[in-house]
Amino acid sequence: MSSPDVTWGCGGERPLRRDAERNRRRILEAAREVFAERGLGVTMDDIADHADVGVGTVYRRFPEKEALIEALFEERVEELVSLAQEAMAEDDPWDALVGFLERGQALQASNRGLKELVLSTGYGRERVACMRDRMAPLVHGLVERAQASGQLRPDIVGTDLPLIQVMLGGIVDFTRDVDPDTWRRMLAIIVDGLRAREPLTPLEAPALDPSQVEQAMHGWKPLRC
Amino acid sequence: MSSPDVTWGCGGERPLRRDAERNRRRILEAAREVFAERGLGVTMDDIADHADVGVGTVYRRFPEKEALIEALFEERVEELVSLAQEAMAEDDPWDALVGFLERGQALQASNRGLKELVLSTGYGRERVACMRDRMAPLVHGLVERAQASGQLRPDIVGTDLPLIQVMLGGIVDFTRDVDPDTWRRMLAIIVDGLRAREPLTPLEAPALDPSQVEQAMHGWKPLRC
DNA sequence: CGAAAACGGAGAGCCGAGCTCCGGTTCGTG
DNA sequence: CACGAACCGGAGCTCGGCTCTCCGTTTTCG
Repeated sequence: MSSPDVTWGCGGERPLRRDAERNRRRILEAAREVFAERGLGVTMDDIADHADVGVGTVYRRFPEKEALIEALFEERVEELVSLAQEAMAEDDPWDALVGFLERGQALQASNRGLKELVLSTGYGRERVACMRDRMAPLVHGLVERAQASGQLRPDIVGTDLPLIQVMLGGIVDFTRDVDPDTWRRMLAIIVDGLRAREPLTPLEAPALDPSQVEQAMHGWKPLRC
Repeated sequence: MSSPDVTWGCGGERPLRRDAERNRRRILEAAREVFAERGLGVTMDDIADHADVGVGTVYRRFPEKEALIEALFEERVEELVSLAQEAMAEDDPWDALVGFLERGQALQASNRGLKELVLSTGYGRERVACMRDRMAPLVHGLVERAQASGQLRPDIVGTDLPLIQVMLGGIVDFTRDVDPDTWRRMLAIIVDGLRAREPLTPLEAPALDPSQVEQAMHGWKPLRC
């Protein structure tokens, strides 16, 4: 909106001095790593240290964290959307759904920052909200197709999928430094619970509607943020 | 160990003055409510305000939060153990298991502080650790019985239950001020996923052993704590 | 009534995170 | 190579939030 050649160094106004440009790259790289490992809650000092650079340098280049985060996660967030698109392209509706759950979670498990960005609200809100709007119909489609083919239990609804992500996200956090793959175990259980077959334990509680999910994300602080 | 008649006012050394005793009760009551509603992260000021009492008074009675928490949650934590015991007494092994999951989660859903106490480590560690030691064999028994009766899938293990609690706990947090019953929906899915029936999605990741669960709880900070 | 006990809550001390500022360093141009 | 501009570094200031103390005031009770 008003930022200089700060976010896209490639074709900017006047090129940065060599050392400045070097540091800019370092910071971006460090931020990528640190966000992925430790989540969005890391301090600017953390990033600076990791980049072997002074805090001042970080602030000079990225006056606020928001910009840094947004620049970094754009691509990752897109990845999530295209995951859903690819899933819709899959032949078998059940495999599509399960594959989407599995790959989506794997993505989030590999990047703590991404997980926090997607599940919470408060950082890239604009971009993430818009991403969710694009996801919703795809997810809805995945669910409907799998139900039409008789493989997914009929009482499931699109908004249940984010909830499943939240559950698995919790497991990922919980078991992170003990066994980072335990979420797959839980996913397998959940997947079997999603199959259409008797007897079905009735889902006593009503499904959430999209606005409720939205609202839940607002009030939500996964760890620190 | 060295505390005065602070935690058990009933039969203590010399009785508190009337106003002091009244305030002590108020504080305990307020703490109970506030912990249940907002979790263990609340400040002493929060408690004092809620009790209509000055902070000083709270500190005079309960020099550290730990004591306050421990005094309050003793009973609640016992409740969890007896839940498992009652479950073991149930006739049908499957109903026992499912009922235990359901009631255990309901207890934690109704009391945010309890949930944090049980799932994390850092507050009543002594008491909670000992509680877990008592739970472990019971839970193990519940699992084995349900498997022996052919109702529970055979690849489940005792340590999977705490993980299920973690997942549901995440949902409880997430949906707290949107629809506090959504966790039941997810539980139903999970329960169906636990049934022994073909096809079973294989649990690719290995189960955690108890020490890993313990370790996971250590590194774990649900919200703030 | 008066001493002892208890109260209240302002504020001191602390901590962690965000951010600034300026003496020193590096660049690159004349 | 020399010099000004651009940039760096990181000590330290600010700020908000929390824990805990201290003492003038109030309450209890013999």
